[in-house]
Amino acid sequence: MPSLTSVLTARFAHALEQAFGDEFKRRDPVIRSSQFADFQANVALPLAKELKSKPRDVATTIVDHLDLDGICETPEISGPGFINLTFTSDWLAATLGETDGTGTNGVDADAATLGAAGGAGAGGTGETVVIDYSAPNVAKEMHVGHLRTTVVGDALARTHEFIGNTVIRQNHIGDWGTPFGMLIEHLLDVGIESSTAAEISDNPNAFYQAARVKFDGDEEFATRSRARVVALQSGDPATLELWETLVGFSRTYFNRIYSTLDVSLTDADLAGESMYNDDLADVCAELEDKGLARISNGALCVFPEGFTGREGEPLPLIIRKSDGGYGYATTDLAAVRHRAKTLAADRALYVVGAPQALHFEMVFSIARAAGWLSDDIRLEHVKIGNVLGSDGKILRTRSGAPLRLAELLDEAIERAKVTLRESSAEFGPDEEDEVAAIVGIGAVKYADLSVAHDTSYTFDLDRMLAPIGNTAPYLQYAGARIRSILRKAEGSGEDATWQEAPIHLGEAAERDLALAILGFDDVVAEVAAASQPHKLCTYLFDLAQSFTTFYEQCPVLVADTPELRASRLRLSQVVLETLETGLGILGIRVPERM
RNA sequence: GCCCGCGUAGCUCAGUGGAUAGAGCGUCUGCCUCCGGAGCAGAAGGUCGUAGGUUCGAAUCCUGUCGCGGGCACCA
Repeated sequence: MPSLTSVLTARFAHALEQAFGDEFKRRDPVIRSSQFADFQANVALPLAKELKSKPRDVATTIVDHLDLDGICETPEISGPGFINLTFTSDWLAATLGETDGTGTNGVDADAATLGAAGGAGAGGTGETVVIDYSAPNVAKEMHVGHLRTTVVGDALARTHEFIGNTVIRQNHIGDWGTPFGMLIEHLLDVGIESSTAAEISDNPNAFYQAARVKFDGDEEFATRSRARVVALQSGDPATLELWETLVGFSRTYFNRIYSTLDVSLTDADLAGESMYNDDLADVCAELEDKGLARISNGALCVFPEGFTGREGEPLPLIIRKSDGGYGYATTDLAAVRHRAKTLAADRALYVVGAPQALHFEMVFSIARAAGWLSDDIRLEHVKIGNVLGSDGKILRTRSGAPLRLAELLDEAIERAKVTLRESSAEFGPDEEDEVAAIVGIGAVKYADLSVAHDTSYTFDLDRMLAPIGNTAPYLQYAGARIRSILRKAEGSGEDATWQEAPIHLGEAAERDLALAILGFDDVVAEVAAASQPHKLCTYLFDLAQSFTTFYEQCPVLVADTPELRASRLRLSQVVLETLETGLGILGIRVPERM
């Protein structure tokens, strides 16, 4: 289905060319949603100044050349020179009728597969998009910060796949560096086969803390640990094997969390810090050769232009420490080079916490100075804001410890189960657990996604799980209710040919609903362009509200005529598909009933 | 100290230089013999932190200022 604004933009391009000449063909017609019409075009106002003419005269000239026959009612010029555009109900109905005519997106289609089926229509740009997200640390617990980068990154990955881009997921896990000396030594101390070691794949915090305590308090242990880091980085086979064991435990842990979260990351997406170990010396050498790096206070540093520190002095990015070791800056430089050159990214998204903004600015700046980036590659730090507790501070447990993600997710599922008890739906034996997981996890993910990614937000399970308001359960409920209607339609024994029937948009609520549905492609394109999944959330919430209004005002199964019943059933079905596809892009499922 | 971000309804948050700044929650008022009331319709609630500037037009862009958060050399 065509996007509404692309239809209008094409017509305006033609009108602008006819009215003012070829150079105005590509002018943005500034089409915005309007409270006075379906859309308004604001292009006449900025154009008037340029043409030294009156805005309303410019608008009139544009309208005179605007051909919207069969698409819109006659455009109206109002205010200082706005062009108000209202689609004809017939065009909306016909356009909507084309969307599911092929029957490929059946009612029972799995939301996860709809992306591939619907992708072609959404105007993919054919780009290769590298997306760095999640990035938990080996032998450490994931926390709510990881939750948010994981959920937002996954939604962006699905969005780009949906519009036909090639997505390369990069899970930049923390699987290298100085902590691994103490972790490996602690692993040897407790025994590789011990239950303490196995606990890393379940609850890594205890293991990590124990190693930390020993490292801080036991000089002999600390010495062994430092030696172990050297052995690891020099590629000692026995040490590497121990390291592999540790990473393996954590991989099990990550995958269990990802599975619970219904996140699309797999082992194939792992691209941790260790992957760049062999590139670090080369990155340093290359930057030195290019005259970008120099020794300062014993460390090899790059001083990118335009960055200053506390006293106004040039700010370094340390790429080789004075002890000869490498930090994460060098790893990130190796990663950006890899993504630009080897992975041939057109666009690379770094879905990482907002506090790292300065770090990535410096890394990107150096990558550009080093000549690793083509002119048109886009590197973007998708800044993730902090998740706060009700006290306005970084979310922690009452005792001050970091919150265990696994426990948090379990609690969300448990509480979803409690609210489902009040549901009128009747579940099979295993179905209730399954639906509780879909609703509980969906609620947590939606809460992460529905606010702008770069602002911090307050974590509140009660609000996310509420069946009303801008929440996943509300949207899922709307979907489940449509499914219920369609099931009844299937089982009623009445004329089942409604799926082929034409759509009529007689009532205002029907027309509003149709317009809402057709706004989908514009929103998805916007989400991909600006990396803003929360706009899809807002859209889906509006869509669900439009549906409930329609449902309240327009009888579906008990409509006055068979034609009306068929039309409204189709409308409902398209809403369900749109809801499912949209939530699917966000990584959220719609249960059969709830 | 310097740099970055944020201050929008009681609360949580949207808002692409465009018309009368929106939504949800909460509060209040209506609506169940009716396809799933986990719903719908409506009301009240705002000097968009503050003072200037830019222009036909500013919550949005610029400058100052106040408040909050974050960052600023060998952790990631």
